Amino acid sequence: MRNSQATPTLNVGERAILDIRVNNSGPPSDGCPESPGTTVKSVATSFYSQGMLNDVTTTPSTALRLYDTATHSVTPFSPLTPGVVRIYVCGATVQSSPHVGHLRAAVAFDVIRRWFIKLGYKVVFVRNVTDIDDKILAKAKAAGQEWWERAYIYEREFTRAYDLLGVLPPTYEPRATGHMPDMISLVQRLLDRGHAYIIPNSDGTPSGNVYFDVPSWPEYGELTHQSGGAQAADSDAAIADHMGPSIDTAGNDKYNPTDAADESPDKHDPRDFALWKAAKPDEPATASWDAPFGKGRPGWHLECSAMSHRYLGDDFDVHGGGLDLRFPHHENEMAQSRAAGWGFAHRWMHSAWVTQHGEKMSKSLGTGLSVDVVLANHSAWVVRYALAAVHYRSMLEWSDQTLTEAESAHERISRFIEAAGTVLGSQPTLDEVSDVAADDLPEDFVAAMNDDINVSNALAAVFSTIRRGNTTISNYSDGNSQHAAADSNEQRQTIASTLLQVRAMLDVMGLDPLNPHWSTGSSIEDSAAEQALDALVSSQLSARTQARQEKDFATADAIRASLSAAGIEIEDGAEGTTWRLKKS
RNA sequence: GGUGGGUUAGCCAAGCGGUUAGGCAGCGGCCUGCAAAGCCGUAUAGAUGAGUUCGACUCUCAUACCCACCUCCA
Repeated sequence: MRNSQATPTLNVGERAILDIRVNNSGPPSDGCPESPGTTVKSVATSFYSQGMLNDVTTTPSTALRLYDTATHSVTPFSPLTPGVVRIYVCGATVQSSPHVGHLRAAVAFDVIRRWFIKLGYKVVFVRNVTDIDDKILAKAKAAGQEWWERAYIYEREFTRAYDLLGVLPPTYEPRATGHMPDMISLVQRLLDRGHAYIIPNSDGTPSGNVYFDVPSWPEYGELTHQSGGAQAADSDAAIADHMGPSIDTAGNDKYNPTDAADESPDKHDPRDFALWKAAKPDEPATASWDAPFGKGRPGWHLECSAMSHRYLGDDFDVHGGGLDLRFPHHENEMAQSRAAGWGFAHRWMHSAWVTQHGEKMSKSLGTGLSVDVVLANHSAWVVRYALAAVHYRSMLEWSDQTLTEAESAHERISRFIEAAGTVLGSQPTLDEVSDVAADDLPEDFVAAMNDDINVSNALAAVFSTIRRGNTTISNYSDGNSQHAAADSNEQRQTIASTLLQVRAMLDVMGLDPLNPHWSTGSSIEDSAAEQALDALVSSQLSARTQARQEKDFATADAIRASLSAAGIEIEDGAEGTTWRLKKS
């Protein structure tokens, strides 16, 4: 597909793969793409809407406040353009399979994005794919692959993993290789402005190596306040020891190439970093692009500056990524974008690690932590819960217990939702769930989310609401026949609004258990099997009910035991006996 | 060496200068024929040492330990 210059317009939530390996030419688009059409949702007048939406005079008690890495403080958020939030999040370098840590970052920013949406913002969410870099080239070469072949393989793995975990597709998902003209023009712009320099060949022609001139940009360091460069660190062996071994030199992931361009003695200042790297004889010719300053390929930091500018403009609201990207990646991005004359990101948000035994996962990365292995043993919902339940700036310790607790949470949450649905005879529709406004959610929940996305407190609000809901259900069931109809209706209404709130809160975290996303794709065969099983179990249960009525508990218990042995557990409730497959 | 983060009960994990976080596990109770689920109750928590204060887990200072970034990293 030959991609034109036109910026595609898509609704938030739709996926735009900017499939462009060809050079697309033309000036960067300015500003934000056209506003998506408002989806007209059916005006719900069901049961679930009554009483919930009747107007609430209370205004949100606190406005959204978010942490900013640059200022180390939580500050009130206000978008540059009213009603719109523009976010750029650094995506994966598609050089190998995703692991749990990658998913954590994706889920963290997905929850943040969903909260913006719930607050009524239109969100333009850009997450790039870095599909050309030193490691991709080196690993592809070692594996006998074309570099783009490798990039596509792993890009698809990442996409699949994101999808499985219910991470909303980005509004735009640009690939680095599709934006060479933007990158080249950015380098040129920096050269023109005196913030970059070209290393010449001995004959005076441009070599293709272009560096950012850090001393020309006095604000350098404003994000992380670090002053050292690669050379500074290298000069002190004790520091290297202190830093410990890199995963790439210790594990099987042994390709950690150092590009000569990064350590070039030609650099004017050790802090200077490559904007453009000259083509090398040992790299594929396909991995370089013509440029006025010499054939080559972009430096890593340059890519994000160019892509964020194309889709989000000179200024945008939030730049996100993993904590490890703060330095040098984000510091350098910020320096070059601002030196180019752009306002760039007005807020920086970074998600913390997944750890094992207290240490950053990548160091101890083993097969057990690959996404495939984790998902083979746990449902996607459970994995997402485990990743989403901890504040995005806190380290998340990944262990069997983490998953076990997530399983328990699933039980508790889904039991309530099922029970409420059973009492009421129906569930809210997905539209009814997503239509619940932030103002109609429990205040505790709203306050927690507004407090820099405090998911721990938000979940506390969810569980408290569930507890109240369970109490109401149990009162309703107990008193079903004795209460006045009006009383009973009021209880049903309470249960309905509680159910709707619980599902809406969970939906903000991407964890509504009834979202069809989580259904395990039941085939016709499956549902036939389900019906057959239900018929068999039901006949057993009616025999047992009969026995219980006759006080023949021995028989009743024997039936329960045999079902249990078959992996079916039963519960005697007010509404009768229900069954479910045991958790294995 | 530079920069930043952390240390909360058996475990995970929050807010808060004095009022129940929440979850998991445990214990007691209610309910149930018995279970299960649910509900109620239940924890001598706040790394250590000083200081500020009527009062500190929460503020200040110091100490110890842990982690991360400064090289590719979510």
